[in-house]
Amino acid sequence: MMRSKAALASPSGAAAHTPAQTRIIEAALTLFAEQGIGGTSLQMIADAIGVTKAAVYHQYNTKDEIILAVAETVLAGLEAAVVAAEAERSRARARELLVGRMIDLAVETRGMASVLQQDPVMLRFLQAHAPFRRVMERLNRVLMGGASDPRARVQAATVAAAIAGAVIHPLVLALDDDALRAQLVKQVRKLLPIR
Amino acid sequence: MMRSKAALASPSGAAAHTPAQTRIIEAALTLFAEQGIGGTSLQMIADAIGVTKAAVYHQYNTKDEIILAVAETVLAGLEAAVVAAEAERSRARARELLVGRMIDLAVETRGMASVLQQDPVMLRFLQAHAPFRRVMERLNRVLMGGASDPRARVQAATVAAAIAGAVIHPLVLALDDDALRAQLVKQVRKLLPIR
DNA sequence: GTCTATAAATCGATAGAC
DNA sequence: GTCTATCGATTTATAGAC
Repeated sequence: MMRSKAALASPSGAAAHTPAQTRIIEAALTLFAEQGIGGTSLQMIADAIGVTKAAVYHQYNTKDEIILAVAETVLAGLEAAVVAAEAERSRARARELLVGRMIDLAVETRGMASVLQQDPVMLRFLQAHAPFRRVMERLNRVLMGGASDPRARVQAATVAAAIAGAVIHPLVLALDDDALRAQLVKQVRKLLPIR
Repeated sequence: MMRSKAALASPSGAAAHTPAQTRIIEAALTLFAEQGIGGTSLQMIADAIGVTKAAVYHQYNTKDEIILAVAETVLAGLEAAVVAAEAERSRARARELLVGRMIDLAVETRGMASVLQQDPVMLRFLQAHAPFRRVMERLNRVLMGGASDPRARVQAATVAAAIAGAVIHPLVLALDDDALRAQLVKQVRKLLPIR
């Protein structure tokens, strides 16, 4: 039997979306990546979908709710990766699995990861909302592999930044997804402890 | 004899600044890092300095001119590093010197590097203005060390992204500059070919 | 160099018809 | 679910006094 839509909601609180809501979230995420969150207006989102602002407001009452819905969507993929990683037997295997999934997600939707990790508006959002903060904390814990000293902190920060930032770098714009993923795996592997 | 102010202008076109212009640029850079370029208004910049919008407009006729001046300021430091690197005898030494300077600049003004490399508005600005684009191209050429294949591209992108992104990562927020710089040097060194 | 005052456009957001 | 129409606040930008 298929599970109900509600049962698919992620632990971090992602709600089920109507088709109209899905269109808004996808358009918003694209615009956030291209223009920044602060540089994206509701009019731009409405125009991208081909409706009026009022139609957008019927789905989400404020711009913050749209940012929230986008954050939930993007974090849902990451959270699934964290959950899978935490189920691994060793910390090394957990980190390896997580980093691999992070690379996949970043390459699949270039710009998505950078919105989540680097847009200043989103960074404040993640700090302000406890469920999001907890997901990021769990992700960071896996990345740091049990340690929390400066070395582990900078290593985890470097890995996360390298993945999110490399996929939007002008130098890799022309690379196809497979080539980018393959090279990115090699580079990021250098940052992780040798096994 | 001291050189005239004009002679200090960088090859990329950075102009001399009056004290009023310097205040605007510094306030703008801070706000760009905190709020994103798209999320920063001229009113915010004026408020941060303690003057009115009209006073800001007397120095720069449009918001784009302010962005331009900020880009020039930030790029001036990077360009000096590129020039110094290009004067080195070997490509390996050039890259080593450049990466070291990039880390220093990123740590000294955390968030500055991310504005330059990751804010979508700034990225479009760098592509649109040839002098800026040329500086970034020279920087990328040194980073890639003579090659331009996918491996070299992703490696350079990863190094640049790791530096710019790591310094604003929540995990390193509490680290002092010296600890951050020391660890960052170690991590980024892993990404470069072994000598 | 800075101010007050203002114009014109756009912003986030709401009311009410269909 | 989408529309037209509108509100008040804020935005970029200018004019003119000091």
